[in-house]
Amino acid sequence: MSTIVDRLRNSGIQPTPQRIAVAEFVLNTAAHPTADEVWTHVRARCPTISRATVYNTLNLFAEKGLLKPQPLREGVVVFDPHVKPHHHFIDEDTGKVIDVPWEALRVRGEKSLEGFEVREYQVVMRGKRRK
Amino acid sequence: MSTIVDRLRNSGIQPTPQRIAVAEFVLNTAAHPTADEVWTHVRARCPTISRATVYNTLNLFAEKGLLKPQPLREGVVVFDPHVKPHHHFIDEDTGKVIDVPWEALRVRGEKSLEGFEVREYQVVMRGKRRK
DNA sequence: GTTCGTGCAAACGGTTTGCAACAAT
DNA sequence: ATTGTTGCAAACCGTTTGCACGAAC
Repeated sequence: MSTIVDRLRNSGIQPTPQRIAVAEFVLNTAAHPTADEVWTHVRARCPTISRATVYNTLNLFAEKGLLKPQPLREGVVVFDPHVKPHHHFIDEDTGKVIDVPWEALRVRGEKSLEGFEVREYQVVMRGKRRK
Repeated sequence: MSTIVDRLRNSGIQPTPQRIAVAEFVLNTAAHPTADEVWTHVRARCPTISRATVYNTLNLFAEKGLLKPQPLREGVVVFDPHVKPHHHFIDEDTGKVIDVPWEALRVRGEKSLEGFEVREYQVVMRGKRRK
């Protein structure tokens, strides 16, 4: 089992207290938080951390491949620690973004698109959660 | 053949000169422009139009179903006059958004997702255009 | 004359940047 | 000493809003 500190070191990131605090939250959530939501959560444990540090840290994590920024909602970027291919469902009532496993859907035809070299793709669904 | 003015009237929109100018550009382009790109283009024909009017007009068109705002790029909304279901390809070099016909891809499994009522979906692809 | 649309400028929310202080090597 | 990291404030960019003027019914 690799600790958060190990994961940062393995990605070439110096594990400062601020970065560890951000990582502990954002790498272990499925909530697809925005940068400001990360800031709010992390301040509970690390009250002196600034917005700038949170933004810089999230961008650093994204550069190093620990996070994938997803432009799924209008006007904000959400951060997803689930970096392997998968799909997304967006709840129209709450705006919540929910992961859908890669194997849950099958897409055909993307390899035979003339003129396009598809490097990655995902299905983005919108609708309502059934209770 | 329905003119732009007819299309606006049919959607319950008063066809002012500014709205016609915006409509002539944005309803006839496949370029997926941002609001500011629309403003730049429209000012060539209608130099006194303000940013606010362009933003208000685009939002009005979207409300009336003439345009669909798409959160496909980070930090901006792009407007798509192609309102029927289709997919999108995003060129990683240029950032350009390109429509992919609905029939070009086949998706299976979205109806049998437990707990999700999928109202709409699209495949979002990223990669490079082949020359 | 009331309603609706426009233009301007200010405000706003999310994000980035410049910089000085600080920590680690 | 050098390099990297933080916090603060200011700047920035895309977008919305308040308001007064003007046009249309």
